[in-house]
Amino acid sequence: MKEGPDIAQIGALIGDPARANMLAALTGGRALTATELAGVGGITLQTASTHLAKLEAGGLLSQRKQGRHRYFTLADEAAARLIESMMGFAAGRGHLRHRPGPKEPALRKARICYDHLAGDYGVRMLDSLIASGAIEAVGEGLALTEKGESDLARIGIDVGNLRSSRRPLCRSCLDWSERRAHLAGSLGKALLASFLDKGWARRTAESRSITFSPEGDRQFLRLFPVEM
Amino acid sequence: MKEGPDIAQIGALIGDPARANMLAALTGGRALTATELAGVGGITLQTASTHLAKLEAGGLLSQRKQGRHRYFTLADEAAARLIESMMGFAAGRGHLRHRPGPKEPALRKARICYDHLAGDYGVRMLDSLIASGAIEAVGEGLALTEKGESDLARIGIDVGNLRSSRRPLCRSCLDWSERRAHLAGSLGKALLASFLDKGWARRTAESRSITFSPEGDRQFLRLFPVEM
DNA sequence: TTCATAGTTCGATCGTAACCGAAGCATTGT
DNA sequence: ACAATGCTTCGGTTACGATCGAACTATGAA
Repeated sequence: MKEGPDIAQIGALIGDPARANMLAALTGGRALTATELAGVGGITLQTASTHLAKLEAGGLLSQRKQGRHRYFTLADEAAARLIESMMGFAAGRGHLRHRPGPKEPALRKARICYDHLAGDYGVRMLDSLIASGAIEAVGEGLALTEKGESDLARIGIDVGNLRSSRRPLCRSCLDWSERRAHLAGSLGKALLASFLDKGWARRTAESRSITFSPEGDRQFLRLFPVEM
Repeated sequence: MKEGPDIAQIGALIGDPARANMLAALTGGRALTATELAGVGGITLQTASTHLAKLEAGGLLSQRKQGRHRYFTLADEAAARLIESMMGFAAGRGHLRHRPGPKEPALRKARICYDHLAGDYGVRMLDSLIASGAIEAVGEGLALTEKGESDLARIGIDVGNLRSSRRPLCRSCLDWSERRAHLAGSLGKALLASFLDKGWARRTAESRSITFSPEGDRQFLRLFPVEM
């Protein structure tokens, strides 16, 4: 009965609390150094180093050295989606790490999921794009319409440019806090990037959460209204 | 930095080889007793019992007792999809449990994935359904067309009946051996059930693989041709 | 009743892996 | 050249959990 892929290996990799914390932190999208990751894992640098080596060998992480720092990121989008899907499953079963803390609400409102917007705002954005006919939804699949392409051009997003990448334009990603889909893919990435670029929102220092400025908040809600 | 769901818990659950083997076996869809699962896990009954209790507490398994037996199955489709997605990731990284064995080819050709057809035949079936216009694909999403509904009625599948269930009709599921999508959802389940019912194929005793009879093989290939 | 099969619980053993201190490289800055 | 920072490797300790034997409960059969 030893058929098929070895899920125990990656399960064990994710199964250690220190490693899981590091992976969760990296879902925030920014590259972190070994020392920073040791911090989020609650362990010393030595221990973190061996953990990171294992995660890299297992194909979950990739590193690039820059000067005397070593920056770690999730290996690719597939790794990010695996972690996110595990979060979704865990959240659905009530496996939370503690009772909701002070930072929790901010995290539920808007956060980074690898490289796109998640949380209440992420779900709202996708809902609004579908309601306005910019994106067409079939089952779990998403496709940008012609109307969507021109709508997006108007707010400064060049879709033609995004198409050239091998990565899918639209992808739906299950949000673990909202339990509904939000927009991933290169378009999801581009939208978040534009919000940050416009100064509507910024990433918080040591967390996955995203904070909107009062002005940015207003613009965002105007751009992506909820239908009644 | 202790935000969000606890992925370490379920990671650790899947991370033990014995438990992972049991879960993989249960992906075959049929309910197995504790003794059988002890067998696939390569452990004694006592050990298996504690493992199964943990898996159930973690929300991955559910059991129903029947006489003096205790039948275990994956808790629900979400659990099945989590396992499958981990298999997909593991296979993509080359984390195999051994060099391809004798049973491997049969498994790659046709196997059960929770309750629907997977492997080469599963992928072929979906490809053919899309090519014939029975199913429309948008991104990762799948939708049955009117033509598809009448096509299916002709081979004895009542789609209206399936729609009444809360479960989605069409779902795409990533195949770990083919690395492409096959058809899941209640329609995927119904199709496999009809093949088994017609005697075209049958499940093998102790494995996830499915064997087609010569006649069933011919019928299947006629029904789901590959376009050139 | 008695026996057999299926499964759980307890207790003890044992192995592995997480962990950290200390020492060793590598890179940058002065 | 020297010091400081970032990270890795080595060695030894420790703790947790997987494992099984043995005893116990439950269901079914003779």
